[in-house]
Amino acid sequence: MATYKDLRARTGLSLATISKYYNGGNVLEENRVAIERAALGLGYRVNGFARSLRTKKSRTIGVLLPKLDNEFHLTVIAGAEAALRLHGISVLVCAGSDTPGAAVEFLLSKMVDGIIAVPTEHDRDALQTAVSRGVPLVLVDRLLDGLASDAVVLDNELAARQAVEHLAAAGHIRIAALVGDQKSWTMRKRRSGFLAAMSHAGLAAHPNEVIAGPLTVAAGRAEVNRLLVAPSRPSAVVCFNYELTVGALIAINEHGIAVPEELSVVGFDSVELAQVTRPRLSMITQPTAQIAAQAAALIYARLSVDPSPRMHTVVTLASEFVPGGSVGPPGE
Amino acid sequence: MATYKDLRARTGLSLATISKYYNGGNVLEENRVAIERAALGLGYRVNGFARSLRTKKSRTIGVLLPKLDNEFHLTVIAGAEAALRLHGISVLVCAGSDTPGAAVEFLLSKMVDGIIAVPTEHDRDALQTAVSRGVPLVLVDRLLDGLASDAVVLDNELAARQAVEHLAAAGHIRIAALVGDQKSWTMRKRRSGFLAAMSHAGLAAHPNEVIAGPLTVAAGRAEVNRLLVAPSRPSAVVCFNYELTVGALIAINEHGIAVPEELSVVGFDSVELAQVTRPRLSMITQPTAQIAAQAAALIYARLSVDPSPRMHTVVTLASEFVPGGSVGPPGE
DNA sequence: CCCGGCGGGCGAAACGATTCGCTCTACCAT
DNA sequence: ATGGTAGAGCGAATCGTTTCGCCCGCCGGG
Repeated sequence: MATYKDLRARTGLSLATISKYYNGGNVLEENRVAIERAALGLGYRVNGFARSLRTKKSRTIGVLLPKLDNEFHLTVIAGAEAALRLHGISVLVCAGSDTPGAAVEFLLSKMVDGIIAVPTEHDRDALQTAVSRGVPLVLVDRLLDGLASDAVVLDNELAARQAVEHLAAAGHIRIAALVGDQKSWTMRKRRSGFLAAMSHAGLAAHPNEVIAGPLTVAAGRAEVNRLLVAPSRPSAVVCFNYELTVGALIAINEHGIAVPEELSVVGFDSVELAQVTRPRLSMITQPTAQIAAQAAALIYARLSVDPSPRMHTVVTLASEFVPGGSVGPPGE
Repeated sequence: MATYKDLRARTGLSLATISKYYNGGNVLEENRVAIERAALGLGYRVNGFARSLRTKKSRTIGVLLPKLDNEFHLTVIAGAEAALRLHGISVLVCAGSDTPGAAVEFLLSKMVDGIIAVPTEHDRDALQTAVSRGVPLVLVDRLLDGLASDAVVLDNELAARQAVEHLAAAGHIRIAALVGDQKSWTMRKRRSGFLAAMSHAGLAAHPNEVIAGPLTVAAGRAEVNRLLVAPSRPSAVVCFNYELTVGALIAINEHGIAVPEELSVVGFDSVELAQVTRPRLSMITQPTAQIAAQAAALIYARLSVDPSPRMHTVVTLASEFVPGGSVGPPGE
């Protein structure tokens, strides 16, 4: 594999000049073409290791995700990768693992220049130390208590409001909600947003129809199950997370409940599902591509400038309500 | 950040010895603990750049995907990442781009030690040159004509047979198939597998009900649309790809066709969808986790041993047919 | 008692880029 | 003419490991 020395042999230039060329410095036109021709002839490519060794920059950012089984997270990778590749920056993917902090450690050991994370509680300490080491960090989807950082999140209150208002407009009075794991910042926001929207709409939220629980398909299914077998049931349900939505749909199918005649349903993040359910699912969606792009932009900004910022930017993006056929007037 | 020199200062050992320690060489017990204590005290971590510069190995493999919007591909990343991380190898993700070869070039410029790829035609030449440069390559999901390489693929003929046999057993005679893009090795296999299975079952495949086309939701929808408006229609349809399956379901929903009474449906790769459609979708699934693990194992083997193999291993994994409620006896 | 061999350790030379001072030229303004 | 300056190029040191060749001391066998 060719090196600067080979280029020097072909061009008669010094290493310093060649380096300058490869780093956007000013070089005589004449020399530029000489270098370019030599490089082409030799099939030369700069050696990232040597460069990184010297500059202490890897031009790589790590993306940390809790699990790799989630369309939303997928889109974050995709968007970030695309945006950063334009700057010649690559993306190291790491899915959270068993041992807390291991994933972050792994990324750091690979010398990533920054981290984009959809964090879990497990990662808090490791991320904290990363930040204190001066590694730029951008949180996505959720904030972590006690961890100051740049972030890009959904306007979860807005999301809740959109769902409630849509249902209220259709005449629903008694609206249930699957609000998931209340240890999660995001789910807390959605829950409080839901409650706020309800009272703002002049509706009462039945405490035991605002159901917290794990963010799993099984939990969503069980919870909706419980709603459906109760002697009296709500006329609508909002599922505040993808897994919960899937679980809810399964339970509804199992009970043979007619949507929206017997029960109106609003889902979350279910772009793909929405189109194949009959009727189409009304849902709240996140601008995933935008989120990823923003995250990439934020981290890129941190990379190029102000290394140890005293101010953090939290970008809040609006959710969008996509009406389908799963919301109708309340039954009977 | 600490270096060997700092360790040397604390332990009185030479750089060579310390290096030996970090590379699994034999070191006196006494010195071992000395190094470990020093490293702990300094928060030392070996510098991957320096190491890679010297050894010309990055301990990173690139995963190349056509697009990052596909659950199957996602699982490949996930599985490969998990398997390789156990060996301290990381995964660089790259989604194919506009300009052919750019993605591969990008990975090579990052000095990946090997590539796992779900290749497209666009990548053929670039992958070819990568291989000839001695970069280990494992193809996933599909082979590329004229590119000898290790690979792990689905037994597509089996997949087709499973679908046909299931439908034939339910009494279907006239079975349509969406076989997608026939430029793709995989889709060709599925098509020929379908035709073979049909004739083996003693059934005739209507040429214009074995429909090739782009692998998109829109195409699937349009094709099924066409089937449904025809004066006489098949009693069952097999969709040989995820997007086609989604498209088909949409078209079926739009026409208000009853499944399976009016039309039996077999999907592909639709684990998630299968559970929320009513009735549940019968489908063919790939052992995605296994595929990824096998790919990781293959590439790891190439990494550690025989650098320029004269033999290629193609691992073929069995598909699984998951019955749902979308297949019933043929209507009327 | 001596010799061969081996486990451990050491010094120094790579690996391939970047970067810090300098030097040299050419050109403009005074 | 002359000093000043900006543009371009150069040499050499440096980043943090690995690795090659060599040395030392110890042990057991002849």
